[in-house]
Amino acid sequence: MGRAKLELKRIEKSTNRQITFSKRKKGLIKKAYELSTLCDIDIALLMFSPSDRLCLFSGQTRIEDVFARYINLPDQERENAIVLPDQSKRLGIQNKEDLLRTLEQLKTEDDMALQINEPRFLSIFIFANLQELEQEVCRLQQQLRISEEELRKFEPDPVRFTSVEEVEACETHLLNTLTRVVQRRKHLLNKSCDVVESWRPDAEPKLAHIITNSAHQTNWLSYDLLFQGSDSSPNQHSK
Amino acid sequence: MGRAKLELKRIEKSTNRQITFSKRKKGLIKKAYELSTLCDIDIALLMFSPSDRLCLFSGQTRIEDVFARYINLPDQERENAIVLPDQSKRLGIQNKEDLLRTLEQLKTEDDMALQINEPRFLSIFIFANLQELEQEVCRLQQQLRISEEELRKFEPDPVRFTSVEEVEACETHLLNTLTRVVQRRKHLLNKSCDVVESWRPDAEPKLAHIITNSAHQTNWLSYDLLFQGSDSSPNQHSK
DNA sequence: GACTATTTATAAG
DNA sequence: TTTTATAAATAGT
Repeated sequence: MGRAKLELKRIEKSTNRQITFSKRKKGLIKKAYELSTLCDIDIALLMFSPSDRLCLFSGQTRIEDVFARYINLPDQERENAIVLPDQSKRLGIQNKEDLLRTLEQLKTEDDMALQINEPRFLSIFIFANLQELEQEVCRLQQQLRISEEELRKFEPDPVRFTSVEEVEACETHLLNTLTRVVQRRKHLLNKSCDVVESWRPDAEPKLAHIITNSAHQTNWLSYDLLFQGSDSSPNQHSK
Repeated sequence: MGRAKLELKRIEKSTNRQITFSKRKKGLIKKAYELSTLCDIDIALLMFSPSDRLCLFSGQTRIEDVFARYINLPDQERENAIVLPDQSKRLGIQNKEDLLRTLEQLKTEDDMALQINEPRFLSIFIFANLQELEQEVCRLQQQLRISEEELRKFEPDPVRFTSVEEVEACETHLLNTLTRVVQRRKHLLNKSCDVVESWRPDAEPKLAHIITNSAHQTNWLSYDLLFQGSDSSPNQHSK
């Protein structure tokens, strides 16, 4: 319509293109509105202006809900619905399996930001993976909570203890663990003596040194006292 | 256009509605195609027929890619773009915060399958949250790794130690921690004696009992030896 | 689907 | 922006 019939190709003059966009956009939205009203249907219209401004229209149903309706359709229906003056341009991802493969591919790529702007990254795929991710987050949170609680039993910030009971529980826990570890040590030393002379002679003095330093700082716990009664005396291994 | 001007409201006769839809759909897609060609823009048009059949149109850019472009826009731009002949009908979710609230709501609902078909469950929300979720998973995994490594220093499966060095490192760690904890204990006991007689007299025997049991089992570590040199002897508090 | 009177959209000024 | 000649869409048949 108009004084002249214009050719169906890109308008090269930027100003004219902008003007035509404004006029036709208005017309298109009006038509979309009329169609949605007259026929009582869901419709979503989404465009980017020549200056990349987003323009949206939807009727009675919110645009996101129209998208959701689209996304929840079986793959086959989505594929069948494609209406194109230019069908040849449509290639690539057509179903969920493809999308999941694409995800795996994307996962190995470096820049997450790039993926977001990557056209292969489709909303349908995102949907399929959201639940999994949410569950993973819950699972990890739970595990972390347990782990940190366990850790608190061992290495609490000592200043945070406010009752003697707490300190005592912690001491008990530490002593029990130490017991097990020292037993294991004895076991290992016995074994290494029995089987082959494979243990390293500098290991023992190193530990002695560390613990002596520690005892020096605290002035109440000594290496010798702690290890008294051990049937594999450290001294028998010293250089 | 046409012989008569028709009223802008739902066409009640189902047949007429269907016919009008077919005609106007064709016109709308033609207009959308012309606009996308003349102005060289991205456009996506999505409708459901009165019989709920999906009809799509997109120009040079695939419809999913147009959606992706939409989804990746900042919230504000999406909000600004809303064009409506009927603004009053648009209520509810307008931004990410609303979407997150909606998620929380959905989370508490029973059937996850229902959510999938729930129109409120929007693709836009899903997309906005995917990145956050992925990052959260990474963060949690990292934290869990650290936490478990830390825990291993305290509560090792003693059988898994295969070298004396490992056992010694663990012993050192445990002793250092024990030192700090016992110091804290001393500090607490001193304080409670100085300020007010607020500490509970049964705390000490309880610990003694536990550790005695522990010592009995292991037969090499005794409570008294460990605490020799402490300036607040446990005995001064026993019942 | 095709026809056509009429309304509507819009290109150019 | 508004106008207007003309092209295009479409309601009823």
